[in-house]
Amino acid sequence: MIKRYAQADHLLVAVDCIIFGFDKNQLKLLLTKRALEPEKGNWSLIGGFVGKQESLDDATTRILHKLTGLKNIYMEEVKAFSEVKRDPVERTLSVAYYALIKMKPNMKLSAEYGAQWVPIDKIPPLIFDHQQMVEAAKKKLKTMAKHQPIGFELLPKKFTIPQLRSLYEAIYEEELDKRNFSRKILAMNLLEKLDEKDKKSSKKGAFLYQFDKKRYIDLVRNGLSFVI
Amino acid sequence: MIKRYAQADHLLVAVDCIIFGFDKNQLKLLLTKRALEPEKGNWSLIGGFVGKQESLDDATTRILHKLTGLKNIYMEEVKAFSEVKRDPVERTLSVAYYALIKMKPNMKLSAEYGAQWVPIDKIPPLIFDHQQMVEAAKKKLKTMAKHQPIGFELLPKKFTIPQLRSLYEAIYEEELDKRNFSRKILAMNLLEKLDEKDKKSSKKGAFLYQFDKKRYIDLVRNGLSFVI
DNA sequence: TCAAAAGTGTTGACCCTACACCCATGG
DNA sequence: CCATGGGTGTAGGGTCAACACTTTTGA
Repeated sequence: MIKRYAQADHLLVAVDCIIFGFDKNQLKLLLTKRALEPEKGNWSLIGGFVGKQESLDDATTRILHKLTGLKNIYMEEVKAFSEVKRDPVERTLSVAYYALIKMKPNMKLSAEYGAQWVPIDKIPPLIFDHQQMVEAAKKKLKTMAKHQPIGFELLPKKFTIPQLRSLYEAIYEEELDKRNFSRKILAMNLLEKLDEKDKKSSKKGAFLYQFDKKRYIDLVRNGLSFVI
Repeated sequence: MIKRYAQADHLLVAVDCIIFGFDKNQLKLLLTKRALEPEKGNWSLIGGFVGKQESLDDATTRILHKLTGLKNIYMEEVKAFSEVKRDPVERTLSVAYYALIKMKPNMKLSAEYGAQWVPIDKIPPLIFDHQQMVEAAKKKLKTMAKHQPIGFELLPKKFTIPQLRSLYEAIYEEELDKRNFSRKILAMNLLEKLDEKDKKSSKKGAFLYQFDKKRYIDLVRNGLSFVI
């Protein structure tokens, strides 16, 4: 049995993270300023190299944890970016991952990266092919959000229907009729209505709900297809 | 400006191709028998390593061309497979690509690979994680076929509606009502009806059609959303 | 009392599904 | 002349989009 594949090239492999958050009815991305030349000081996605003993998921989990201190962040591969000259320093293949974060006001980000949340409609020019990565991630987020209940990953555990609708409006970049939206989402029977109200955004207050993951898994087993 | 990223690991990177064909109303995959230990002689996808001066698309194109002699094969990334121990010989990251081929009776495959077409419902056990790759590719093919006019990549230029329907039945693994199917596909105005009939599969003969790509691009511009 | 957001129903249009019979022709 | 696959229309149900007014309450 052979011990190695002879004469094949070895490449640097990286992951770059498109980290979405939702705050003040806005979708945001977590960006950083590049620490080294070339393009030092320019805006960049947060990423890192994949080690010999890590899978891509491992590497992404490590990077996200180091940055945010959080575990169990929802994340998924977007696609690989492999143009030979995409990184001028050295030939690097990078796999883009998107991640969804429940933003909290008291959230502390590792100072090391100097990361900042930037509204999605105000993304500055980014280094290398990171713009394309963001575009691909936005597209993927749209289709995923439509067919899988991932929106909840961007909201606190307890949220209101208007909050959820506003999130979907931000993701889809279009307005949604509030009556149709709440009818549709409630008809799926995935939300548990709580007795509390959230009065932060109106005087009347809006009822809080919780996503019921168990019920979701059950319903999928019985052939529910989530579409919103 | 730095010239290299120091101290980061370099990995072997490969692509593996899930090559779909359609023949005799069956979806098929092009498989090969592995030429080296371990798992020598076992069924495998066709793949190869990515060179320092190639993108993933380049490498896939090269491999597909070497195997089939064809250019402009429709192909698309499925996802990356990166488990550390997925290849027992050496740590290798592999990106799965699916490809769609218009099978022709006189088609000559490079002898080097000893490749064979295998009906999709009779896929033998495959090496490494190639089974997972096939599953992922089948899933991707289903969603792509539903939303993009890629079915035509598996048929000859001229085809009949019953052929097309049978292809979609194979992809979806379910039967489709022939009246509803032809109404739906014809209503999209993407097919050009020819004056010829194909009499291979019936005495009456079925009219041949051609996919009109220009019209498709036009209609998409005007907001058509292909769904079948 | 007013401003601001939450909540709630109905209707018409369209789309999708289900379903059965005749046609053309090679053998 | 008959067996085989090709081709075609309709009706009913369900789903989706459009639409406006009332409620609550903090300021």
